[in-house]
Amino acid sequence: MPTQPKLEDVARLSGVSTATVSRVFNAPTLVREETRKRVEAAVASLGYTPHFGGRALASNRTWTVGAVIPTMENAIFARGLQAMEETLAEAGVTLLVSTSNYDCDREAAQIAALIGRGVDGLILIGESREDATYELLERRGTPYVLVWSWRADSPRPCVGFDNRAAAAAIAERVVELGHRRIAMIAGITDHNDRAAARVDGARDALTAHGLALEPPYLVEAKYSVDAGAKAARALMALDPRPTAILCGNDVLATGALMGVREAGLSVPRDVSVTGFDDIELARVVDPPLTTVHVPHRRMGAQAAEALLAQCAGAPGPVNIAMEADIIERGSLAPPPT
Amino acid sequence: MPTQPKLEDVARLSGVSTATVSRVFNAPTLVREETRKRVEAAVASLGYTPHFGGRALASNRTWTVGAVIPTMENAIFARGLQAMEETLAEAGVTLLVSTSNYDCDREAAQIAALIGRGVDGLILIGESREDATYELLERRGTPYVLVWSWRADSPRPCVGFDNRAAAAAIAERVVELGHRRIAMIAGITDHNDRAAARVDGARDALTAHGLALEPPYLVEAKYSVDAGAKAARALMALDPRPTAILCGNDVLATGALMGVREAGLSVPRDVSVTGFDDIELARVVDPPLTTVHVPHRRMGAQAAEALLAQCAGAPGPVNIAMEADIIERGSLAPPPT
DNA sequence: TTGTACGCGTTATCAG
DNA sequence: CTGATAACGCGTACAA
Repeated sequence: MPTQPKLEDVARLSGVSTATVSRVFNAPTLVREETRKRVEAAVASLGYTPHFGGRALASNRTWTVGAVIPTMENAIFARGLQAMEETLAEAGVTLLVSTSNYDCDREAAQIAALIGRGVDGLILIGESREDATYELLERRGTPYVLVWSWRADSPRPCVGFDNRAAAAAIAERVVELGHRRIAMIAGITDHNDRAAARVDGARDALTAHGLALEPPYLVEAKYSVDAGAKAARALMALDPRPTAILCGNDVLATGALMGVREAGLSVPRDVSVTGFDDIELARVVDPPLTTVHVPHRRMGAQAAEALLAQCAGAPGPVNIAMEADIIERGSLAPPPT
Repeated sequence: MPTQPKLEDVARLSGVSTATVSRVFNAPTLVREETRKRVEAAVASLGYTPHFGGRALASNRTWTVGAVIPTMENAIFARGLQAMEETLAEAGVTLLVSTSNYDCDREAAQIAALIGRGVDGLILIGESREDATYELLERRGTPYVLVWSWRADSPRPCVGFDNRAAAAAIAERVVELGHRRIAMIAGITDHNDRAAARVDGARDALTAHGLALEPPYLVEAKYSVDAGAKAARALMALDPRPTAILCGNDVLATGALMGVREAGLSVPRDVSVTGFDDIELARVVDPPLTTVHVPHRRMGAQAAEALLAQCAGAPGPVNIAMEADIIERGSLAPPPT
């Protein structure tokens, strides 16, 4: 079992001091070209890689940022994460991802674990979490950016879009087509500001037209296809039956499509369905979903850049809004006459 | 900006040495109960967390394992990863995930980066990669486990299923239903043993029945919905037209469904389609896909356990086969008469 | 432009 | 059961 070469080995082989070798990695411009070449040759021939722990200890940086997302099991966060990873990688920073399964306590634990690992910064989803968590971040001075939700007056660094306004816009469109009995299958709003904002937005639009959005026409469901299907079946059994179902995301909407079908009805002939997020799923189900397109990749990249800037000590608040547009597809049509 | 408390601060506050504090974390049984309580109180009151870098340096372990997967953008690897993460977390080990986008060189770079970060072990997808990569792993003595593919005679530690046999089984089933003109939309087989094994398996079954599987009835496509749709449109333009399309995974099959529909034909009335993997997508498209069910969660958990065992110095080769069964759904039917 | 020497926070060895 | 102390590998003042 050959032991790993260390800085000292490289130094000895190339006939310079360890300091110079270190500089070749961390400040190449300070080293004369010829010396650098020699060192690089030694590095290559030994297959040397810097020891992460030693580096972290000496520099007090880990070149790692953490992200805590609710889940990897659907595509909602995947694209954004991928973009973050790519942006960070360009800066030589590694992204460490963990998942909370939409569980508040678990998220707090994950955050603590990441901080314990010495991450240089954190990417968090949404803004609703315990004050204690934010206090921990402030106390440790760990930079962070909240993604996926945005408010103009948010006191915290955020990169996202206005969930409430987007939800209002799509609901408005549904009303505009002539629907009057409109139901909503929302995500679980407890501890989830995005889910809550989407309900609020939908209600904004409906009440502006004198329509209500209350149980049993408003139901919350876990973000899963099956939960969406079950909720839709229940809605289809109501009297009077809604002619449109707004869904908290595309996964729920996909379930709703199935639930409506199971009830022997047809989308959009008997009932319209809308989604939210515009993940790939929205395009491939039948009929494809009218939904709110979220620019996941750009949002992820922006968030990563903002976090890098924070880590680099950039001053000033971060508050970046992305656009979220309605994409019309086959799942939305005027109500049956 | 309050500085982080260190081991020494805890030691001072609780009136013991740093060694004892360290033991409270790493070998609690060696410390007298009363002393331990005192230390734990100090830890709590200071909000102390061990410094990751210092720890990694002194112990030469990072309690981190890495995984390099092709992509997070579809659900193929998500479930398995989640299971791995959970299993590892129980052992106090963190999973560091990076993605290669099905690019061989990029995968090699990611592996090198993870090793550089001092991961204690690696989880890799499939077995086809450069010898140099395996040599690097052997040289550094980094334990690893290959997941998602399996051969009885694999010389490397692997936890997976027999892609070839599973593909043969589903192809066999298609033949059994009476299909004779059978096409396949495979994944890119270059540098991808799973994709290649699936083609080989399908061909095994077809040739056993005197049927061929060759271009233009055999095409390769990137694992994306659009590529699948495009390939299917091309197949639908062939004369004679195939009556069944075997797909390399569920994403391609979803695309195939769309492509067939765009060609003005119906699944399964005119053409049958089969998938592979049984991700959630397979259940929600219309018609739902007949596919090969892969026990992703169990596979991930087993792989994680095997890797932990390797890290703990368990001897003996790892070679664990999972079952993969055919799930019949609406996308497969007898050929039109 | 390069080298010397110290410190980063923890674990591990060994003696008590 | 506990304490003193030497590593662990690297970055960086400071000196040359």
